Amino acid sequence: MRLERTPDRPKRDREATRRRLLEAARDLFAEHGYDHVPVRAIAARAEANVALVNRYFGSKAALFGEVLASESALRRIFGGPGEPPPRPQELPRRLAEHVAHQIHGAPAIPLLRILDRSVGNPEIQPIIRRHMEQSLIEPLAELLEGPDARLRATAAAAILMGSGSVRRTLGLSELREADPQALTDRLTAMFTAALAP
Amino acid sequence: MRLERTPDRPKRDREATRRRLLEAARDLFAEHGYDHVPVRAIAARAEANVALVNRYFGSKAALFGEVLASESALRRIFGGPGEPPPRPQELPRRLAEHVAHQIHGAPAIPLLRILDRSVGNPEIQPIIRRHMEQSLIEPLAELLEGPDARLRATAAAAILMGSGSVRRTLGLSELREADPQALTDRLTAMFTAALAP
DNA sequence: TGAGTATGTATACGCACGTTTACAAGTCAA
DNA sequence: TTGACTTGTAAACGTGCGTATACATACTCA
Repeated sequence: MRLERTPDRPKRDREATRRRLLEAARDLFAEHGYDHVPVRAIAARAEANVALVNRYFGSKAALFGEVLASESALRRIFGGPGEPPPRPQELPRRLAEHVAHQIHGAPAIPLLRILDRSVGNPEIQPIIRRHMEQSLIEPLAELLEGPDARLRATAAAAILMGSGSVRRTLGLSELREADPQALTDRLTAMFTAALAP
Repeated sequence: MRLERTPDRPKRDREATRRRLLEAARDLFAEHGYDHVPVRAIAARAEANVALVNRYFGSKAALFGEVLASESALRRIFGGPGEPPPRPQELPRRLAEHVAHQIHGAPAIPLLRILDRSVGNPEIQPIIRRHMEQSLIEPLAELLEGPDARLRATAAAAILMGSGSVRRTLGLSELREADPQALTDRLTAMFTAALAP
């Protein structure tokens, strides 16, 4: 992450520094979870000074909130706003493929990784709760037809979160040996059960 | 937790103190997760001195390992060793009822709570991994018939873990309003999909 | 009973953390 | 160019933590 010095990019650039801090925080939170990322590590990765975290964001918890606010989980699963929204019957397979691909090495959605790695901390629980609802449950529920849309979306979210935890702890050895197609099929069935009207 | 003074119970009792520390640690870890339980809180709850944690267990992480070793998740779901093991087709409903009951206020299995609250910490990840396999995946896989027993058990474990996280963060407001029977049915379908041969 | 051991206590060490403060250096308008 | 403002830096503060040490008290048994 080199910082080129150009006439258009002054040596001191509040917005650029803010953005570097935000991206560094996002990456580190996704990798280690809120509790296990010191603000000094964020600053070091962003090549910025520690004090700027508090100056620009107020606190570590507030920075965490801004990171979540800048991420939307479903947009990354289902493509940008240009694409048409997937039909409800496509949802289970799309979600299953995302989980299966993660297990086999595809990069994960930062928001989901951040969430399933940081749920333990009571201090940021309200922040996590709000963004889980706004970025995961509600958009997913809007894609569903029929009653109990939020409940069904929540059930699917439980599978997403649990898959993250299991993948990280039991991890690669166990799940990667499984036949990828069989794994995707099983996950599809699980999401189908979670999302069914 | 009063300590009665009897001739048989000397005022100083290594085993009793050890047991009190273990139980206090189990309860606090289940409530707050490994990271957010200071050893001083464990000692206070056990009415013991902080130094005894390290004297009797070596370290906080080792104490955590002993807590996990003293808990078996499935035994608590499926009764003691006296009862006959449940048939495979009963498993989804039994697991679903456990999750649903937790949501509606029933006391949770400490091991599951400890796990889904502590998965974020890399220091104790090998400990968590070992006990998740030994106390959850393997016993569950042994109850299953057909191929891929461990993979199917792992899929069910993902639902269990994810339900814990979702219940704690999104929590009570959302899920408790749901019809208990409908919730149990949906969870049963999800576990069925996870465990199906 | 009294020495030796087991158990419990009080306290401090050393460190990492989030945050704050005081200051330096760059930027830009007048 | 100068002076006010913005951005960045260095260093410290205060706190809480896991752990270690030195000591006190209770127990055991020759």
